[in-house]
Amino acid sequence: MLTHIRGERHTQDVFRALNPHEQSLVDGMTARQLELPPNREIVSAGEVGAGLFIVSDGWAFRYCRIGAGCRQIVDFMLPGEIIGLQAALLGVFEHSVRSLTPVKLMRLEPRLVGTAFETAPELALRFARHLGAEARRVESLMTAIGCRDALGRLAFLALNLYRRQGDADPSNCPFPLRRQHLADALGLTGAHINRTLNRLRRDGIATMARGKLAIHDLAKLQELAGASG
Amino acid sequence: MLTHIRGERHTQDVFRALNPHEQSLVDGMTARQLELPPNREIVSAGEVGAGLFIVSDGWAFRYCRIGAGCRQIVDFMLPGEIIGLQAALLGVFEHSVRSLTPVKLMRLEPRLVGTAFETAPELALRFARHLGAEARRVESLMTAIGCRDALGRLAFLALNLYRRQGDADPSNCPFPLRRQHLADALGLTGAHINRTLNRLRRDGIATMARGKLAIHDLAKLQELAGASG
DNA sequence: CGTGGGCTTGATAGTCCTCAAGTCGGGTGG
DNA sequence: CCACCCGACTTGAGGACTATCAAGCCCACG
Repeated sequence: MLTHIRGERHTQDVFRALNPHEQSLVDGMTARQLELPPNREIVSAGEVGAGLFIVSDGWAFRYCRIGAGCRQIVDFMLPGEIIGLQAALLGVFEHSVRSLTPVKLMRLEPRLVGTAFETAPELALRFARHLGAEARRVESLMTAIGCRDALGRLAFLALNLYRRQGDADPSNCPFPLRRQHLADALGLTGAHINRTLNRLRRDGIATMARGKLAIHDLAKLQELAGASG
Repeated sequence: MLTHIRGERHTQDVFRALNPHEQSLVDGMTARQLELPPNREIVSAGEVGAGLFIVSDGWAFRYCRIGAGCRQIVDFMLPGEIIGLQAALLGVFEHSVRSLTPVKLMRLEPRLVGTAFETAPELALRFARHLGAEARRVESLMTAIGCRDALGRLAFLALNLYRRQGDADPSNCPFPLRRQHLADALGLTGAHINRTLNRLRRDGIATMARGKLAIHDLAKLQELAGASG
């Protein structure tokens, strides 16, 4: 049953207000719930038909490796968002997914996606929109990495993750990323992230520490992040 | 009629081998063909319901601006690929699209996408897969930018654009990017692109000049680009 | 209390950018 | 046909930004 996670605070819940047929389809394809501690691999690049999940609580992130040393975090997944949509459509995972905080996941059968396209067009459309929204986020992060310096990139990411939480308190917003996550998401090193965070704090713009983001000067943060964010 | 562009060399043609209903749907939503010279804006960021195109000949690219100075090229579009799928699903263009070479485009009515989800599930699925493949390309480019130095990024892009052309001659492969396109796609400056190209050529790995890519040492190029490619 | 991982900081080096001048090539007008 | 012109490309010198490496710190945990 996926029913009981509906109604929670999910910005763009794909499974909200389904019609009866869609609902029974989803319920029939829901395998089970699972919980994971932080920093656990949920799916690994290269897996085939591995899984389709919806994040019901906690944060995850997906990333790509290139060669050995370095990983690029491509996107973060917040509650209500889907893991494995791309792979359900294309067959293989090209990226890995890992829990950032403790997470609760609902596992769905990957063929739900194909079935939705056959018999539940509304639901299929939601999947497609979800995929599009995800792609859009990646592109905007990529633009930040390609165009801005460390300060701008950090401002961009902070602002985006703040906004994605809808109802969060700007002065005490959940922000469970560690230095290394910031570094891997922004194409920088942990050491430089640290220096740049100091600057953001010293200039009275924002503070990221101990799992919380505090925005002290939203206007300035937006300016640093670029008009885009 | 879209029929006459089927059968050309299109790696992943979304409109190949449609069933009669899908075919009539597509034909009914095909507005007209248009041709553009290089470096013309096809759609601009911010447009709503602007357009859906299929590239029938030539190359285009899409890019995001952030603030004023800098643009990030996010992906290239080759013949057979679709422009505006994301926007058709989400309503607004977040990116701009511009012709790289002279292009021929077929303009389609954007509501073809929504209609496909309602009445032509096979076609809708193809759209979704196309979107997924596009997202995957963006993510791999982003990983290259975030993880590799200038030499690795150039190798990565050269290799990818070579592979996307399927039947191209490795020693004389179409490659219509100018220095500035490479720079904007890879998060570097034109000057540095130039120095790095010199190094690639001097080391006998590859040459990009006058619209052509020549790969002299494929193994080394792959190694530079990372195992990912 | 010891241990380990993440965080912090400094010194140093390398990559890449900026700016500016010069070259080349293709298109235009005389 | 030639001179001119403009944009793209090229190259160099200097400087900004970021990486690398290493050491010390702090806190959570066993």
